[in-house]
Parts: sequence; C-alpha cells; structure tokens
Amino acid sequence: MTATIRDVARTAGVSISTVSKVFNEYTDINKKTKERVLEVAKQLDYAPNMAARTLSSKTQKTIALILSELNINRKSTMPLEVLSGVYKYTEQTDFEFVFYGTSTEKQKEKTFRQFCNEHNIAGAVVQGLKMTDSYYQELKITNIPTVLIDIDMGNPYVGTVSIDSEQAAFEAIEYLISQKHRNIGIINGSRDAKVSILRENGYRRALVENNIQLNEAHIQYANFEEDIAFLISQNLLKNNKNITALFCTSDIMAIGAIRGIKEMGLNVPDDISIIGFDDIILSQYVTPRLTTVAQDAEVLGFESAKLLSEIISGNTDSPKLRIIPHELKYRDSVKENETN
Amino acid sequence: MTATIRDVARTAGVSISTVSKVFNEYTDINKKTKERVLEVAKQLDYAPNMAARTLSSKTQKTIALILSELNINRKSTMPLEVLSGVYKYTEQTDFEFVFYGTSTEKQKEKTFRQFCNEHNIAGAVVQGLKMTDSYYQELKITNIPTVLIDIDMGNPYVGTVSIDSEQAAFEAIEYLISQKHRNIGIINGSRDAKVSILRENGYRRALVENNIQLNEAHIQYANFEEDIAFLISQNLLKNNKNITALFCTSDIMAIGAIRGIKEMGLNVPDDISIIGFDDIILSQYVTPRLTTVAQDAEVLGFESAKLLSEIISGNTDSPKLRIIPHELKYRDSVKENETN
DNA sequence: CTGAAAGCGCTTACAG
DNA sequence: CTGAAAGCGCTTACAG
Repeated sequence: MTATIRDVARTAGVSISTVSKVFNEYTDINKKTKERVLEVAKQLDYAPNMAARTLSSKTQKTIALILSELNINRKSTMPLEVLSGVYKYTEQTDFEFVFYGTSTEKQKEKTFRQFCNEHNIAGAVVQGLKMTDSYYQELKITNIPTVLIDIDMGNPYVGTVSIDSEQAAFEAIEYLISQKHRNIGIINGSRDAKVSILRENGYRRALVENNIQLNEAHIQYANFEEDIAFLISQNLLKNNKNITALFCTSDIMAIGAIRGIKEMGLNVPDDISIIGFDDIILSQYVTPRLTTVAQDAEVLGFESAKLLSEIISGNTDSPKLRIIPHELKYRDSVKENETN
Repeated sequence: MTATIRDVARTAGVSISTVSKVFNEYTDINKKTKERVLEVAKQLDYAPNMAARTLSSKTQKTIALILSELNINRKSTMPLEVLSGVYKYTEQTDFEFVFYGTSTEKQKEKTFRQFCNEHNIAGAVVQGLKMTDSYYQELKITNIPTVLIDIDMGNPYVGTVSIDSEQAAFEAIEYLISQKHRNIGIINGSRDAKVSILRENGYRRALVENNIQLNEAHIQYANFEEDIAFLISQNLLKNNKNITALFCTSDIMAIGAIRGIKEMGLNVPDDISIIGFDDIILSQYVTPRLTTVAQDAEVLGFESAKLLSEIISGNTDSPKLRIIPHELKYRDSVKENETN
C-alpha cells in the first residue's frame, strides 16, 4: 500500500538515486526528469520516509521538547504555550519537532544520552527539571545540545532561556513600595527552585535599597501550590498584623492567597495588596483582577528552540544565556496603602 | 560518541544478533550472556535506535496526535489535556507517542497518507479538523487507522470519540426548565461544526418535550468566540426581553455573554441565568461561578488513543464510536426564575 | 545529468 | 543458545 522510493523510481523509469536527488533538491537534475518524478510521486502518494532518511544521512534534524513531570495543572496553559513556541520555531526552519514527557522515574531507567540516541534527537529543550533529577547531574557534563528553561548550568552545550527573575521581582516590590507599602510579605515557591531563590533575592534587594528593615518572618514558602498558599497566607497575616502587601512568586499561589485572605474576612486590595507572578490567564478573571509580573511562555519556548539550533550548529560565539523581557501588569489587586 | 549495537556486540564479545535479541527480550538467550550484554550496554550508554528499529522491523508502533490549527487559545487547556490523555495511554502500552500540528495550508501540500508514511505513523488521533480541510475528505476513504475527536466519518478505519453532545445539551436545558425558565436563548458555535448541530438538537428536543414553543429568534451563533458572544448576548436580550436564561455551547462564549449582560446593567443570575459547556478551568473562577456541562478532555484523549490502538490491531468487532460521560456542574450562574 | 553500490543501525528468518 | 546474512528505505560519494 505504501509507496517507497523504489516504486517511484520504477514507475518513473529512473534510478533510486535520481528520485532521492529530486527530493533533496539537488540542482543537477534534468528539469523534465524532475517533473516526471514529482508527478509519479504524487500519483503514488509518496513521501520520503523520515526514519530511513535520518538513518542514512547522518544529520539529525530533530528538536525535542522534553517536559518533566507533565503535571497537567489545569490552571496553567504555560506548558502548551512553551510547546507552541518551540513548535513555531521548528516550523520556520527545517527542524522536525518531537515532544516527550519525562519523570524522575523514567530518568532513572534511561540516561539523557540514551534517550536522545534512541530518538535521533539533535538537541532538546528541557523544562521542569528538578535539581534532584538524574538528568540534572548529567546535563552538567553532557555534550548533547540542550536548552534549559530557567536553569543555568554553566555548560557550554547547555543554554538557558529565562526572564530576569531577580529584576522582575525587584520591580514588583518597588511598585508596592511606591504604593506606600512598607511591610511586605513574600510567599515564595521552593528553596530548591532556582527561580525562587532569584525572586527572593529581588525582594530582598528592593527592601534594602529602600531602607526597609527585612523581617525574616515575612518570608514563607508554599511550594508553588494554591492550597498551601491559602494556608500560609492566613498564618502569615495572623502572625504579622502589620503586613499590608503580599508578593506571591506565582499566580497560582496568589490565587490561593486571595482565597485565604477573603476567608479571614479581609479584603483585597483594601486591606491587603497582592502581586503575583507569571500572568497566567486566570489572573485576568479572578476577583479582583490580579496585578502580576508577566512572562510570555510562548516566547520562552520559541527563543529556547532558537538558541538550541545555534548550539546544534556549533555556534559558540553568542552567549548561552538568553533573557526575555518581562512586564508588570497593573490590575486591581494592589492599592495604595493608607494605614499610616 | 554514540554507541551502536555493533559497539556493544564487539565489547561484549558476541554477535549483533545476540545483542538485538537481548534488547528484544527473546527468551532463548543464556542468562550470563544477557547480563554481560546489558552490562556493556550500560557502560556504553547504549540504547537501540528507534529509527533503525522501525525501519528493519516492519511494525510501526507510533501513535500520533495531530492538532489542527494549534490555535493556542490561552483560555483553554483542552488541547494540553487531550495531549496528556493520549500520552498517558502510550505510556501504559508499548506505543511511541508523537505530536504534530497541522493546518489547512499544510494539508494542501501533503496528504494524510503521505504525512503518516513520512513519519512512520501507525495511526493518528486527529482533533480540530474542519469540514473544509482536505484531510476531511481523505479521511472518509482512508484505510489508515485514525480516531477523530467529535466527528463521525462512517469509515471503519476511522473511529470517533466524543461525549453525547445532544443528550448533554438536552440535560442542560431540562435543568433550566426545572428552574422555571421558559424563555431560553441559545448562543451556539457554528452551523458548520458537528457539535453545534448536535447541541442545538438537544436544545430543541428539550423544549419540544416540555411543550415550550420554540422561537427561532432565540437561536444565535457566535462562532465559539468570546467577543462575538459578548455582542450577540446583548442583541439577543435587547430584542427578546422575555428571555430569562441563556445556554451557551461553550464556556468561552458563556464568559463573553456574562460580560455582555453585566455591561447592560443586568445581573447574572438574578436577571439572566447562564449555562455553559466544556467546564474549562476559567468557569470556576469567573464571577458568578459558571454552571456548565463538563467533559473531561484528558479522558477524551486517553479513550481516543485506546480506540486507535484497537483499530490498529485490526479489531473490528467493537463499535468505532466511543461515548464518554459528561456531567452537569451546578454552580452559581443559574437561579430559579421568579418573573412569573 | 544519471545510476550502481556501499552503508546507516537495526531485525528476523535460518542454519548450526 | 549463538551467529552470518539479507533486507528495511533511504543518502551519498563515485564513476561515467
């Protein structure tokens, strides 16, 4: 049923080589011959088999997006947006796109190198890796072209794409301070996550630069989870009555915090101002609409693929760290502080 | 750098065939030999190359998810959930998963058969196909195992997975009627979409069975778009002052309608009750929380992959149409009608 | 401008 | 239980 190059060659009355050359756009083919081959190929519904192609030509042209812990958090479209960005890049170029999920378990069974060999992957964009994952160790010393979203490895074969988390957090806090908030709590993700550390640094720096006394009790962690943020926000506010604003390092946590605050009988933003991070779609729909630091996940994906293709080409000149822009979205969850 | 079966054979001191047999779990291999091969493979970071594998064994074990018009609508995680469902199924079985996007344009350049051959695809789950797409025509007569989400082709090689849209719509309307609504408008998707036709049928049947006079002016289309629904809802209510409830055949449209209604100075659900369709995540976060017909997109994906694998195996006994359950989610956008 | 031949990394009868 | 050999559908020097 399925036509092969042999079938096309036979019915077009040419050799296999010639058919191959037509499909690889060699220029030294007679125009008539070329047309005939193309015509026959069309009739036979023929398309070159990619597997055979990558096997015989030694050039791998496949870019993979590997999502770790494909935790379909229904609240965020970010993975899909990253996918969309990577996909878009591969469409504009002659790379093939493939998608894989991985997990801590899977990583134990097969090394990153094995995985890439197995699937003829020229390079991969990897997202969601934990510092405890075995790929994490392997990526420090790999020579397989890779791009990590949000994590910097210091390995020339492993590029990084992310926003400037530290600066973004800094700007968020500066904004709160401009709104006369002095006692600002932070609900952070996890001490193990690089982005959390950076965002906390931004928080600290903003306070320091504005001569605001840092209070370690104001710094809490909710593991990026809505329900934990719900609880933490209540504890934090109960134990620190002076807090008038909360910086949550993800929108999901901000949404949990808003719920927690409401449940305490307090109002956002009248009593407590909230600022989030990410700008997931939900943040525009919750009440009040969430003020947040926006990052564009599709751009993140696109730029990752682009950087990856440069690493694959052996382009070592440009920096392996790509910063994409962020933007503070002013909405309704922050209000000027009137308590003093 | 990359180890091949030959390297493993050589350093293990066995033949290529033997290594191959070890990795294919042939039972007639000496235990010691097997262990040695596995040991060497590990040392060499070897994993069998899938491309070579599918080339030489003639069994294709790859299931593709093809999303048409990968329109990254940030409001809906449904595509990602479908992906997740298909992916989950492939993980539980020995199928490989691949993901592709397609478009009306791409379909013109390459037939569905060419596409599948090219990528060694045993079968595909296809979502988002329009009736005007060229794949649509081809799928009517193809013998490539395929599963279409929401579209029934009447081709034994093409299965269908969906909820019972007609019945689901029927139940939604029955619920509104039970809440004493008699004048119920519908904001439907598009006359060209199969699901829209079915949902409208459910709407009509519910009215008829409850002896409610059908008013064609109460039936409107908003092409599944939030902004169009915004406009349409206002027109509909202005021209039909007696309407007390609106059935929107997607949550996105329901959200647009709620906005439209609010802008008119009316209240949901006090003045107008709204019921949506899909149960996207947003519906829980808008104000008021949206009452809607829930369908589980991840289950949709999973069942599609499952049905596909049956078609691939040539199992022709079971029906090619799979209905997955739906559920009415009672939230805050519907209220008992008190106008009469 | 065209074609014969080697080879990509595997699997699978087949022989022993 | 093991291995030599043919073949999967292609590409790519190489020769003409």
